[in-house]
Amino acid sequence: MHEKQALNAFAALSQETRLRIVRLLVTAGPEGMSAGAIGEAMDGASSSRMSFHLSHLEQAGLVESRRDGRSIIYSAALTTLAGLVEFLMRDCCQGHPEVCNPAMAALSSCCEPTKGTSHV
Amino acid sequence: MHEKQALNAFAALSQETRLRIVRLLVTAGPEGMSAGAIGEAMDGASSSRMSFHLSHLEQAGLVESRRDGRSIIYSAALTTLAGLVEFLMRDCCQGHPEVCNPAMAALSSCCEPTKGTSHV
DNA sequence: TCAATAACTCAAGAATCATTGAGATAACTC
DNA sequence: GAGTTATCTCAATGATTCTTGAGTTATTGA
Repeated sequence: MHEKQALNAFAALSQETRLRIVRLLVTAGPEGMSAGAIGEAMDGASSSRMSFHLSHLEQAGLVESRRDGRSIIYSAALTTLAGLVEFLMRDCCQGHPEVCNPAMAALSSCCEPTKGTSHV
Repeated sequence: MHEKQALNAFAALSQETRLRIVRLLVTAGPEGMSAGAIGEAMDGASSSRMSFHLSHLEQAGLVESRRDGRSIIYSAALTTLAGLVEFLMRDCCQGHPEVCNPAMAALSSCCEPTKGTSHV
């Protein structure tokens, strides 16, 4: 993750509709959701508006898309999300884990990190 | 962490100078740095520009400030940063940790989360 | 108290971004 | 092929944001 990628990702996440889309797709899991289904979940946003935001998110690497018949299916790019966090928190404790342990423990609320499985 | 706070935080992080400030303060640790020292690290940015960005970051809850003589010392608000990540990744695996373990493991690169120490 | 230092506030101009609506492209069904 | 559905593209408009420069407030030391 480079600074420019991180800036793009944060800019993408700083817009209400886009942040909601990402969170929706994070909970939707690897199967993802079609653009139309996402649009309906966003108070019935117009298709051009959805397209604008989805392409913005894809450009930022936060979501991935694949075509399925007439629909385009979007899913969250978890490795980018993780890379973003790693970029932000890099060197957060400088060898003094007690400084950021409380913060890091909060991240365990969803998953139990497993050592040795990451190649990010 | 509520949606509006998260949007403010991401907006704050989506600007080059502000992102650099946050990362600088994350590595600086709890002691923090004076506004002037931060400004010098930002290619000698003008004081009004620093003030604009620092107050933006403080508004977003990403940094904290305290006065020390003539200087104002800023430090990173790690609990807000952690809350932001937690907000973004909430329900990321829906009971299937294998989905997001690779992502979460990346976050362990700095610190080893310790169970039972968090009150976030 | 006066001068110097550190940082903040304010207003104006330039740049960037989101929404809308009309139209285009791609894929499926009959 | 014709019609329908799903999504994308483009241009215009209105809103928001960043930078600059001048001026202000707070703190320290002589």
